[in-house]
Amino acid sequence: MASKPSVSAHDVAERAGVSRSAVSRTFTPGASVAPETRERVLKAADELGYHVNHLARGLMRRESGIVCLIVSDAATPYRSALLRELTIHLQNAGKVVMLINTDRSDDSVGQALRQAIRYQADASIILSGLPDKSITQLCLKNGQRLVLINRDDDQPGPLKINLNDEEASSRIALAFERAGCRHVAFANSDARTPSLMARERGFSKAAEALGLEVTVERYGWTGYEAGKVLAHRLLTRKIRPEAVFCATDLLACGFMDAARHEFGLSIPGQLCVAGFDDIEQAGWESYQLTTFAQPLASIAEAAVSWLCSAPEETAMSVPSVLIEPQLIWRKSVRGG
Amino acid sequence: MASKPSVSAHDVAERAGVSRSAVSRTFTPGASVAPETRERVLKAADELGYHVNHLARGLMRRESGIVCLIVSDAATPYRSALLRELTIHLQNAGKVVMLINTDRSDDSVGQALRQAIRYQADASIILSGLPDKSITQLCLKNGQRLVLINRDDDQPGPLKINLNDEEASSRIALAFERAGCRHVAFANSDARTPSLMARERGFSKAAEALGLEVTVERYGWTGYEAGKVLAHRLLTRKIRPEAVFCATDLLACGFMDAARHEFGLSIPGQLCVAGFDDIEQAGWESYQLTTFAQPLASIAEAAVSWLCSAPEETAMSVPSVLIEPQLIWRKSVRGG
DNA sequence: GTCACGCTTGCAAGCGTGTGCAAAGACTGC
DNA sequence: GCAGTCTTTGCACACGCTTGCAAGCGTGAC
Repeated sequence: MASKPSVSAHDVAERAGVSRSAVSRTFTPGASVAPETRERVLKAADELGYHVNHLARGLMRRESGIVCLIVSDAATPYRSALLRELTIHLQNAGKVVMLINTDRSDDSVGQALRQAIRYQADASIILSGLPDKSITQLCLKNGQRLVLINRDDDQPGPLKINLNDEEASSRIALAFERAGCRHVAFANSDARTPSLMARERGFSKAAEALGLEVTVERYGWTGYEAGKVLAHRLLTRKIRPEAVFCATDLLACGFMDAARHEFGLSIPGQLCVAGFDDIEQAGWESYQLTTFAQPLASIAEAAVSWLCSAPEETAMSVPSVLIEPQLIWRKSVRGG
Repeated sequence: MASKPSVSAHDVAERAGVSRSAVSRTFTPGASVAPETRERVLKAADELGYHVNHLARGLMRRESGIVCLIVSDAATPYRSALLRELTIHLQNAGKVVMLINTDRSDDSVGQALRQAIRYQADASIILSGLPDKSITQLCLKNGQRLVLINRDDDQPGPLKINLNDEEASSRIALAFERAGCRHVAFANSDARTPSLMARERGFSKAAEALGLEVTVERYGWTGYEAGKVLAHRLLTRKIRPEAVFCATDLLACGFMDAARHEFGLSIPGQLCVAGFDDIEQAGWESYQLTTFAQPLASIAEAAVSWLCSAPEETAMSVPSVLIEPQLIWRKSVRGG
């Protein structure tokens, strides 16, 4: 196959009998071009199979139309759902997404951002890792906009989208108390992500305020297997908790499976379980997990509309959005 | 923030006291540049925070380093796992991935490919939709390489990676027969994807050859809910099948949940169930599903190494790879 | 001393586009 | 018919980079 079949605006101009500028203007919304020439150009372009070269356009406009999505654990139910939502919203806004995975090394987020800069990305959305100050500034210094989701960074510049984890978690404590549970527990991973810690804090404080006995356990990576381990640790205690709030639905699924199949407990009869995220599996018949739904569409909406707004607007807007999770009552907690 | 903080090779050259070419060559592997100048350039580049502009580089080299991933149902466990694997492999190969979602309209794959062409993508990998001939050719005509995964297109040009669905499915028929089942069923979605149909075909043929009674049911979108509906349809028949092969793990999860919680059946005691894909949930305690694992790493490996090989090599190579799924025995089928 | 050779380096010509500027043309109102 | 206004168009430069070409330089062999 020929490696240089590329037809440029010059070719189209020649065929349509106009100047190259006319071609350029035809494909530039809002440019001044006569309807007749426009049509001639479009016809010639179609016949030749012409496509505007966005690399060159990006070079001129100093705006590539590229938005980087920097993500780890992309195959996880919650992350993949958020990823999908963001991708669709960005596409609808005429942006194109560049996906960067940061599962591997420690500096992988830095590497990713450097890559983003090389491609002149207009913006980056970070769903992973703890971007430290230097990295964030590297990004801003190169003229990118930055969105941090559930990252709780306190520097000015990036848009910060956060869930009201703490308040939501306190509502679960109340629900446990109403279900008649005295000994409750929080099952967390050992990732110590800001949002995970906020959930732990919110739940513990509220439970203690209600006079409940609360124990906290942390273990491993935020996934199904860790949930099973946490179940072993918590359910073999002298005083077994009657209700457990898992920091994540994935943890909750592992926890429930271990509780049922290895400890023979009935849920919610002998044990109440709640989770966070409302991943698809939370609604499956085997779990029917009471949990908090993250309004993914709202999150994506907020991120994209900020990215696409005019510079002067974003300079004025409050660079922080707080989103309320929605409690989904199913059958893993008594009452409701 | 300044929107034009971009430092170009010219600036670096000036600071290092060399020509622009020297800077360019410093960042071009294999170019002729004296160690001493190289070092001076690197120092200056670091001080100024210089990054090569890949848009401009792509413009000159006629090779952008961009690979498009065109995908639908990206939030599905199987798809997101494959997506992750591909992304990581591509990154390791020095490529950058552009993600395009095609959940929406009918022509969305066409739109996606057009977008890919505009950004001069070196290649596209299609995990979704039925790309018809015109679209495929559009892609090749513009000098892109194309990889089709589980798409079974028969034109020359693209690399086709397929699973040996038919042969694998026949092994499940045998397993059911050995488990002592006489009436078996195949639960499929109504998507009629080539690979889904191949599984149906392989299973049916093999089951009939073994003298089993086989019924096929198809319904809806390939997801959990469809699995539940399929269970209702198949388990309310006069002669209830003793074993069901679901075209997909997601279908199988829905099927198992309905079979257990709505029909009170024990698995594998009263009903054998098998699936395909080996999604993470298949290994969860609640399912323990016997299924076929897709060697995702091998798939990604094959795709990426073909994409990165020299043109003359790919012209000679057989543009088709057949991959053997691996049977994972768990507890949803008797025997094993 | 000379010549050939190899390694570096600067020059300049592109790559495909957007856009300011000025000129040309069309049209209106008088 | 003419001045004034508005629309359309082409020219030419800029964007940041790569790379062929030829010149410069140092080295070693004869």
